[in-house]
Amino acid sequence: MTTSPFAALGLSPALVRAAGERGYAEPTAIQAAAIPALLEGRDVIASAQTGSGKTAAFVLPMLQQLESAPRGAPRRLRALVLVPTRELAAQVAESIDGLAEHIAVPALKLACVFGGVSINPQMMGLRGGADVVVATPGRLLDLITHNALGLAWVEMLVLDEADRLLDAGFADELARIVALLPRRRQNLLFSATFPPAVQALAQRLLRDPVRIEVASQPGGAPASAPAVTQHAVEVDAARRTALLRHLIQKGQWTRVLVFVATRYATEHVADKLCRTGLAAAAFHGDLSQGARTQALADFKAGRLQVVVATDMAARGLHIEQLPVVVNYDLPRSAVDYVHRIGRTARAGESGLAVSFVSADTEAHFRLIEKRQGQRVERERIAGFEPTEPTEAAAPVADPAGGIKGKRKSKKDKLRESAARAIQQP
DNA sequence: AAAAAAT
Repeated sequence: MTTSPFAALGLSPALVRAAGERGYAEPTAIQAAAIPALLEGRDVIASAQTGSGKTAAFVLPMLQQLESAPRGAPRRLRALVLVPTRELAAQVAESIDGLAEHIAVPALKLACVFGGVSINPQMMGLRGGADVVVATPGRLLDLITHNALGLAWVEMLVLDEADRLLDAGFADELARIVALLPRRRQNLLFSATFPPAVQALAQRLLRDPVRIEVASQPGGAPASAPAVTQHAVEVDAARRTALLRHLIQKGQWTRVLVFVATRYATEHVADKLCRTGLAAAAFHGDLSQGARTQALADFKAGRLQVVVATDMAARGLHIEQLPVVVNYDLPRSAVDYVHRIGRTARAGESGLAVSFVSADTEAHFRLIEKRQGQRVERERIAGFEPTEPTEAAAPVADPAGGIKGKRKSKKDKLRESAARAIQQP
């Protein structure tokens, strides 16, 4: 009889069994690194590529900690998981539920709470306590105000998509929550990205943390084969919908997630696609929670072929068999880019990310490439060639013939930045 | 006109 590699990490039989039943044969790199440290009770700040199993990396040790409850102890909230979107809360809760299946603690109780739905059922659900709560920050505070739960017994705080939760939009709420937690606790910060500005903030939450970085090696090279194939297609902004329609048809994309910049644009683009006979829907934060849940369920079930979303869908969501992500509008930042394209190529699958680039967004895309430390070949699609010149088109027909390979010389970079400077008003 | 998150 061979020992399961999960057992070798120190996990209990109940958890090893649940992991096995969910098809986790080998721990991923992030799991192999994080699980032992977390079982030791250490604080952890961990970054690893999208789709590389971060959720299970914190859920498994968290459940093991909960499993160790003294017999007959009253039920108390011992683990708190915070996430930045409602859909992600539901998804993480589902994952915890699955992995907890064989835990002996009589009916380990899990509550998932988020806004946009009535608070009463959530308050009812919390009566008699819960061992784990997965929450979006606003509703959690609301429930605390209603005395539906308290944080005084929390042993473990998890920030999933930690860099997002630590940025300005959540700062107030997060500070209020942290103030209610016991000083002595274990802190777990997970994300695919930790921009330097956020690292400093994270430091204040952590105590002597173990830092785990699987996404890249010191040299900057990717630690694992990049599973997402990235493409950039040059197209006039006005022809993007027609091109998208064409690509969906030509590529026989059965399921495609399209990102745009605004809520309005999700409606507009989805509408246009619907009128050409595609099963498409908009997905953004201004929809009713019912419509949000429905759209995601329809997409997962194959009733929708295209979902046009804001960055609400950029982080964490796991959609099975999603072969393609399209950046119809480019993301604001390289961090957003990483999360968006990480909706495809998950759990060992491959995936395709297509970004539309036009004359006025070329410079911005180049910045994303630079921040990401990766170049993406520009392409054109027959019948959709741009009429307005893009800057990237220039090097191909460079009269000086100075550019041979993909890599740009220092001089070229300087010339580009000079060109950008000149264009500033 | 950036999105998200409490009501």
